[in-house]
Amino acid sequence: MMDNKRSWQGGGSKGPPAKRPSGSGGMDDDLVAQSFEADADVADEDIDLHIEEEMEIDLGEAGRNWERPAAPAINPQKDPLVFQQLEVDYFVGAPNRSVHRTDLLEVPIIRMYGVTAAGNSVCAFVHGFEPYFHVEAPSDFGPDDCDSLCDHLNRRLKERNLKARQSKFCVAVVMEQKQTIMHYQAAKSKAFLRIVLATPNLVAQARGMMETGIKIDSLNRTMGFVTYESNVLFVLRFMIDCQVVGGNWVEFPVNCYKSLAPHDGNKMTHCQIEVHVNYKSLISHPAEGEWAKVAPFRILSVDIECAGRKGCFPDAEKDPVIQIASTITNQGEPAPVVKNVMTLNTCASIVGAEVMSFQTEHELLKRWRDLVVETDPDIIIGYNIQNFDLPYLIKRAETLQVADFPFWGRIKKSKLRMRDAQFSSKAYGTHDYKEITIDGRIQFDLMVAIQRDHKLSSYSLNAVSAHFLNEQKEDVHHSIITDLQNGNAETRRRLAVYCLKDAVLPQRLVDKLMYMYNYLEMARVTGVPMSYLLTRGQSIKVFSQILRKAREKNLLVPNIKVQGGGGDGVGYEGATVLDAKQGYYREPVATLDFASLYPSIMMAHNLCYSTLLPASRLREVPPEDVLRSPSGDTFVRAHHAKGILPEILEELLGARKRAKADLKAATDPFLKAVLDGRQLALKVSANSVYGFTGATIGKMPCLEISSSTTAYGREMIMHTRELVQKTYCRANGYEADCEVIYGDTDSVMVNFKVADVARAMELGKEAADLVSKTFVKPIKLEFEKVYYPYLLISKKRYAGLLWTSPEKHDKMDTKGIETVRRDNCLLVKNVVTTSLEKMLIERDLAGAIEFVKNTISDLLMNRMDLSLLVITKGLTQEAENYATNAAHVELAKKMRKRDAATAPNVGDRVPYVIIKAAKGAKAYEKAEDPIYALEHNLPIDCQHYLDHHLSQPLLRIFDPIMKNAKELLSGAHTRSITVSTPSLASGGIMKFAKVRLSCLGCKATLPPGETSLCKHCQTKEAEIYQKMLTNVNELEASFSALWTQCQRCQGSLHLDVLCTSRDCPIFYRRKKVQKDLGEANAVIARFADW
DNA sequence: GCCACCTCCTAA
DNA sequence: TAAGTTAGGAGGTGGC
Ligand SMILES: Nc1ccn([C@H]2C[C@H](O)[C@@H](COP(=O)(O)OP(=O)(O)OP(=O)(O)O)O2)c(=O)n1
Repeated sequence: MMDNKRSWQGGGSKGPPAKRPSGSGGMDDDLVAQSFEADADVADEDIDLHIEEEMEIDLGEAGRNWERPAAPAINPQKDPLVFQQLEVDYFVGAPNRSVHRTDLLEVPIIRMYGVTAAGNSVCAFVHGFEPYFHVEAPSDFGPDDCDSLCDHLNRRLKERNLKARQSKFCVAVVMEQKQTIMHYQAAKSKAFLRIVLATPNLVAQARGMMETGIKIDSLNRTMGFVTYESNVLFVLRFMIDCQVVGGNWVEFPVNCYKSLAPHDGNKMTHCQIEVHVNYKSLISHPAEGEWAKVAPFRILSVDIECAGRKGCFPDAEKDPVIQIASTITNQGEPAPVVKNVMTLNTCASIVGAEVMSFQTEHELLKRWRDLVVETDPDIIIGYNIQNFDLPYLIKRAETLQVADFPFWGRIKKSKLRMRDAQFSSKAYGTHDYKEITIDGRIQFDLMVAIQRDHKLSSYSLNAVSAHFLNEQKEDVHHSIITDLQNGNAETRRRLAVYCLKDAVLPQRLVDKLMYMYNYLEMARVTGVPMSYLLTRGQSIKVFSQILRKAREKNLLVPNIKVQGGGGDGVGYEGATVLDAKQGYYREPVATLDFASLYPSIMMAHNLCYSTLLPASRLREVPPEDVLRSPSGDTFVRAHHAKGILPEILEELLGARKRAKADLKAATDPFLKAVLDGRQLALKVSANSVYGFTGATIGKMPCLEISSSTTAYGREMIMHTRELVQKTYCRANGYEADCEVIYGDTDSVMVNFKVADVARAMELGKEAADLVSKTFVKPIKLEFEKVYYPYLLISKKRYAGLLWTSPEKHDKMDTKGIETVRRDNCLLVKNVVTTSLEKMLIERDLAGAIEFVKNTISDLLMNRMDLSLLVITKGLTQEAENYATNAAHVELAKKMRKRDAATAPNVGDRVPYVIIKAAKGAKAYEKAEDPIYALEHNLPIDCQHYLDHHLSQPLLRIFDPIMKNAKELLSGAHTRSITVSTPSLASGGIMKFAKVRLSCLGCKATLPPGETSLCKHCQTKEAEIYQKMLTNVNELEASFSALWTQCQRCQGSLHLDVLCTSRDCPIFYRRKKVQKDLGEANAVIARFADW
């Protein structure tokens, strides 16, 4: 290893002062106090980093500060062990008989990984917890029959597991008094059998036997059973039974656990503290009060660079990994404690970072493995690490046969495991991913988190950083990376700076978006481990809560089969959307909205699995204790038996209420957005409780609950409309007969026909209270806001100025229209936004019309940036599986033929532009990759953009406001299709010079021999030449300005710009100007020839 | 040119 | 338990 000498001076000249966005005030300090500027030439780093450097040099040893704070000696006889657990797994092994008495040869052993308040890592081996499930006991089943069933199961299981080294498979069958969660049950409890197995894998086997039918010898008959909770993952089972929720604090009391000394040869993990404990000794602290705190866990952020062969995207079987950047940050601290980059081949030093250089990838990989083990992170973050960085490292090490590389989990000698997986859900879409197991360390891929939490049209790190951090990051094309690697220590240093930046950015996103805090809260509220929140869907969260609540109430959750034979059977009716009285409303329109409608319906009417009363059993309950929902299903009322779904909802809405309170207290706009995201996530979790009951391909569908919920909702919106319209009318002394002009699911838009906002608010509040009184608690109709003016286009599409106070409007709010959609191009988005702003805010219709006409003219004259014309659409399934031809799909297939490694995959968004093609060509034949179109000078089909993307949206917003909106699209501005000259664009510079020689002054075709001006224009030669020169000068100036802007972005003013970001408008503009400049220079050259 | 159907994305 | 729900507008394709 060649450890670099560190130098104080940076790599070169000093760049411009780092540009930070202004305006967010103290926000940055609070949330992103750490702010490493990975600008190549920023030499004025924080002073403490210099000191750190100095100390390192004194010691001459990198990696010196990698370790966690030293762990105190653990004395189980004197001290309890308290830590925040973050991850739980289990393995099957020989029992530890000092904490678990058993005759079994192999048992499951739970491992809880976590961090103490002092920041020491812990792995606790929790022993003695046994897998089990239940079945209902037959009525004539007695305690004596338990052994008989147990023996029978044991024999059957033994036959199926002949190779297993095990003394007993079914450990016990125990009679217990429990009740099912399904349907209202008058009896408090009845007999169930708990079937306890030796290991978790036997649960599914035994379940199968019980379901398909098993002979109960002592009763002398064969019976099939419905099983209960036989489908609960072992880890979740353990957490539920021990009341451990994701990320909470646990405690092992004095004398209840055994500790291994740090250097004990029997230690099985790399954690600082390793203990063994019986699960019965575990104390779990609910995450409230002092236990709401967060331990200083360690976060490793990682990014790698690879050198692809010429023109190819890197392939781990062929191309080397050349750099790995890592930062280590302790949660709660403002700056990383380690910033390290490991490079293949030499690399000049970087101020504020450790640089380690290696001669071989082999050494590089192994040293990085050591870094992980030595820094011992609890959480590994990065951008797209799950699909790129981590798999690449693992595959690369395999290719190079670095056999001891894949061992950076916390369990010694335990190899990383990786397999292909797919996640598919309607809300989150379908994604392929690599499931990687790194024992004891959570992976938190920021890309996955941001894709789930934010709807963006591009999820490149570049686009995401720009969006959330107000900071561009260059997109260095993979071929350039190879060039930099093949240069010298300085070019590799430049690469290392990018690499470091890509490791720093995810950490900054985590900080700024408060990901650790928000995800911990979600894990604690829903009870699942934090890692589930990114790898699993909503179902597991709801299921976890149901299981917990059920356990509290001694209820069991049945494992029911998919009903309706295949799943895609009949659905159920959802919400009512009131017909939209479309138009442009020049008076205030009040919006009334039920708070958390479906959850509140379920709470108010006690809708639950455990309160559902089948029609056949109606007479078991006094009629006054039964409620019939509008869909005809019956439920017992709360005073008779309280359901558990309502209780779960109470907790979720409680958490949401707290989040909303925080939101209300916040002033910083960015912080507000983050807190809004937090309360939104909790709202979706609450709504998913309803969704869970309606998920026919799911764990526990119960359409009686979901369809009752929507049926109540439908009744409520109709009732609300009636009551409001009946009350607020002239006949009752109000100014006018009000009108509900629209409403969707839980809202009504009321036109009170009053002139001022304040009066509309007054009436809105009054109406909301009036309506609320007619409903059962906690159902509440709220006055939310006023729209004034209000443009109602159709169902689910409207725009308006939003007022929450009568003094001034808050903002323009648009729903469903192009401004908030990701499947149209920026041009349309911008034109529609600006037009609406002019119409609604400035009330300047003429200005809006003028603007639209100019835009259309610009479009047709080919004056649009390509970046404005890029459309993106998601690839929602495998490209082959589409039934029809679609532009983005065909392009994805085409791109895969060009270069499979960089082509879009399922779940990705595909950006494309529409290019000119033969008349009558289908849109899917005209779609092209924007970068490809740019590089090959393919002409844009401007007319197509006007006809298919711009005109309809514009007509829709202008039609209600003006007469003859169609004329917008047919004026003189639409005839200026002059200079667009696709032949020029498609031919490129060379063709221009050769083929189409026309007079540079008047465009007349030149006679052979002439190269620049026709006879007539030659008289004005000087003037024309001057014009050409001016043109060139202007282009040069704008090119230079754009270039500088890109240099700023990449953080150095003296280096070449390497960025080719598909997401950056500056990039497209720079390319366009570059092309124009080339053409203009070619023109000048013709003068020279002449 | 009409229309059924697929696809995407959004509102709730 | 692998996977929250339905309603609805709009564009495009392809059969007729
Ligand atoms: N992701 C969503 C959003 C909404 N809904 C259903 C359930 C909601 O109760 C109802 C109304 O949706 P809103 O968006 O108005 O949200 P809420 O009424 O739940 O919350 P808020 O208090 O913000 O109005 O639509 C849903 O099932 N899933």
